[in-house]
Amino acid sequence: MKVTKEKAAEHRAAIVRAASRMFRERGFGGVGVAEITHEAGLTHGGFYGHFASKDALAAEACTQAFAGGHAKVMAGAPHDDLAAYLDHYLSPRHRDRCADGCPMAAYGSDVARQDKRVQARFTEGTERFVAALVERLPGAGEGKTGARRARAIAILSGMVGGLTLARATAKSDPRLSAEILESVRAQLTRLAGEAGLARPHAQFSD
Amino acid sequence: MKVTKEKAAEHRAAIVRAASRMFRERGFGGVGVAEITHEAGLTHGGFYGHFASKDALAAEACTQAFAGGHAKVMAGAPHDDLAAYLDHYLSPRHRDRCADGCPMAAYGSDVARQDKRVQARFTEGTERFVAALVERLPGAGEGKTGARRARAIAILSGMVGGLTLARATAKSDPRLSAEILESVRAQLTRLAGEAGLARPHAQFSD
DNA sequence: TGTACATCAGTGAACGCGCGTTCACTGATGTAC
DNA sequence: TGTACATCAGTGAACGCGCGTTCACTGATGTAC
Repeated sequence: MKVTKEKAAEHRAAIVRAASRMFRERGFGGVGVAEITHEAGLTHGGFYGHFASKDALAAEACTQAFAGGHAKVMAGAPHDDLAAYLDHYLSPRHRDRCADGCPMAAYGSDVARQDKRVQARFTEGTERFVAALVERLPGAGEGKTGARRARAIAILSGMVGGLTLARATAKSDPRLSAEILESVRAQLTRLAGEAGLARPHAQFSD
Repeated sequence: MKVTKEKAAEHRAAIVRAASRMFRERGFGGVGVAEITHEAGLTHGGFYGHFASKDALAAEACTQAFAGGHAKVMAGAPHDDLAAYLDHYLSPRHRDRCADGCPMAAYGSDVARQDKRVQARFTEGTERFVAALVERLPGAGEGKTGARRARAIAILSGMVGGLTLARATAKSDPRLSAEILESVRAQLTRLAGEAGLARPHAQFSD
């Protein structure tokens, strides 16, 4: 049965949204087209009217995961503070709720084995995330953008690696998992604040 | 055709070795039992005489990956220096040769979705790696083991996250990928040396 | 040490299932008159 | 505005393929005598 253009667009968006969550929760190979469309309230037959392939959907789902989840948190009102953002990122809650969490931690190690379009969208999201982090780092507006960017990248890597390892070890050794979250959170908070310490009053200099 | 006990044991070991490499290169879902046994010079039919399931092999392959690759590098003669080890870990060479590289970066984000035995072996390997890193950190032998361990965990997370992101972005944006390697390498080297800086002459205190 | 036989590692065909993709069909939409 | 019809979003069955696992069989091993 045919359906309104608007309805069809909503259906498409619902598929992307479901895929974005399910791929993060179970990996690209862990969910099928049928289950995704079912989750979106449709049947699998119409899928190829919306997307050329499962890979094409994966690429869009990847963009959606970056956009929906993270840019939002980065720009969110209560997370003005980078330290507060790190607290959220490296929390047991984020670790245990993979589906609407960071795509870099959710399937970072699998991206290199995916379709080129997925890699492209992932790379785009990563670059934007780095740029957003740079803006949040103390000392923004000063010179030495390169040094700040290097630190942003290191912080991002610590976040992604820490959350990934915390998830991988959570079931077998919950205490180690918690220790990873807490250790990385503490060290990165220190590293994030360092610019301010190294250049005190930087925020008043512009 | 039956085969010597020794030959059979070699075959088993060859399967584990092949699996260890191939799972790192293509992920747990990316290689089949038939291809693994073929790589080991056998056919797939005899596989279940050696292993209860593909998951059981994956668990052994995981241990093998930690043991073969990393404990070796950590204890290797030319890598006495932690900084030199970081140079190797975060190098284009390690990024591009996934098959005999770090299992944490190879399939870290996928482990939480694997069989419990895989998670257990992975967790074990991670814990050992952290312990090895702690020993390499300046200031070993002093008090404050907790603080050194926290920094070791943060360094490990940065290594794993950095290598993972460098791999994920390598095809789409080689320059970003190289920048990630270099930035993380520089920051972690600094973080690794900091103990000595924060507690100068610490190495002479015991 | 030599011989006969039970064991069992490895082979390759086959099974069953899941999954990506295709297709004939349905019936509501939206357009031409 | 109303009506007839072409369009096309969505359905559900079916196809084809790959993969984990099983199984009857082979023939070398290694043991009992």
